[in-house]
Amino acid sequence: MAAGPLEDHIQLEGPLDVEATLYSGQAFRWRRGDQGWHDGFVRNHPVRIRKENDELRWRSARPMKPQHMAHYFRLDDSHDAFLRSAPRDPFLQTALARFPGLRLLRQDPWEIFISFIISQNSNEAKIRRTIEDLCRRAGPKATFDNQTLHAFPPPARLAALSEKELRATGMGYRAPFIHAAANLVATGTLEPHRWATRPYEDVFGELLEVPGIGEKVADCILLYGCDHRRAFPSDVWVRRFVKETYLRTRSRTSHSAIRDFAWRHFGEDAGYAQHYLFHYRRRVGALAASPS
DNA sequence: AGCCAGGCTAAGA
DNA sequence: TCTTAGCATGGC
Repeated sequence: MAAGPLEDHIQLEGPLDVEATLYSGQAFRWRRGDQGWHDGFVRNHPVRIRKENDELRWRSARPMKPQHMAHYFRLDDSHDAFLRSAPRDPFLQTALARFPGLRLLRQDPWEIFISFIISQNSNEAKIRRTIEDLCRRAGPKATFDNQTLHAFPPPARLAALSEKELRATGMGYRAPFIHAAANLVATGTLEPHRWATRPYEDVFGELLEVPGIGEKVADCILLYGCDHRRAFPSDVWVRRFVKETYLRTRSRTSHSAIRDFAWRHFGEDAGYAQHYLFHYRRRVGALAASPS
């Protein structure tokens, strides 16, 4: 019989909306459990978390340092700095007021790299199923609370799967993309752990060379996995919103034109703003300008 | 049942 | 350089 799970907590000082943060389309492995608990992985170790009053509390099989949890949830001043310095855009203000505790997570670049290649032209439910199946097939086992879970597979394990095995997860035509991408990392051609400290434009250009990665997915990887907060993923809705609201055009607009506008209008944290706009639209509906 | 999904690639203007 | 068909699969 294994020992009971370890438990620890952090005293929260800024707003944290766990529900919005974990289920806003930036992470795909969290699940809602009983009594307000959420089951998932941090630093690729199983963990169960819950907010209790103004504390973030968690249980894990292995010790999980508060500093690591704080890093994952961005419980440092970069979130508050964004709230303070966010541009006085009336639409962004609407989203900020509704979800003040929505945070950009700091996730593992390798996992985000693979996850967002899978995400193309798919939907969240399907993406989650595919990633879970991938972990079940190739991820290292981890025991937590008498359950056998599977962590996200490391590059070598994923690279060892054949395209046929990859297709069995339901990822369809993306299988050769994932196969090639995993090999690029497994052989050291790509180094995800360096992407956060390299210039945004350099990594963006490098990612575009990878089959299956275009501008939108590249920006998702940079924003959600590499802490490059100016990366501005424009899915069909964000794109339409920017075109109709700000650019006032119906003609086709290039991704780079959208990004250029976003940087001028939203500044260095454009990607942070994007995440609020995106989440608000999915949870609440069309954005209206805030009345002040 | 049929359209759509946090798009991308390749081919053809 | 810009536009468009085709793409695997499953959710809704």
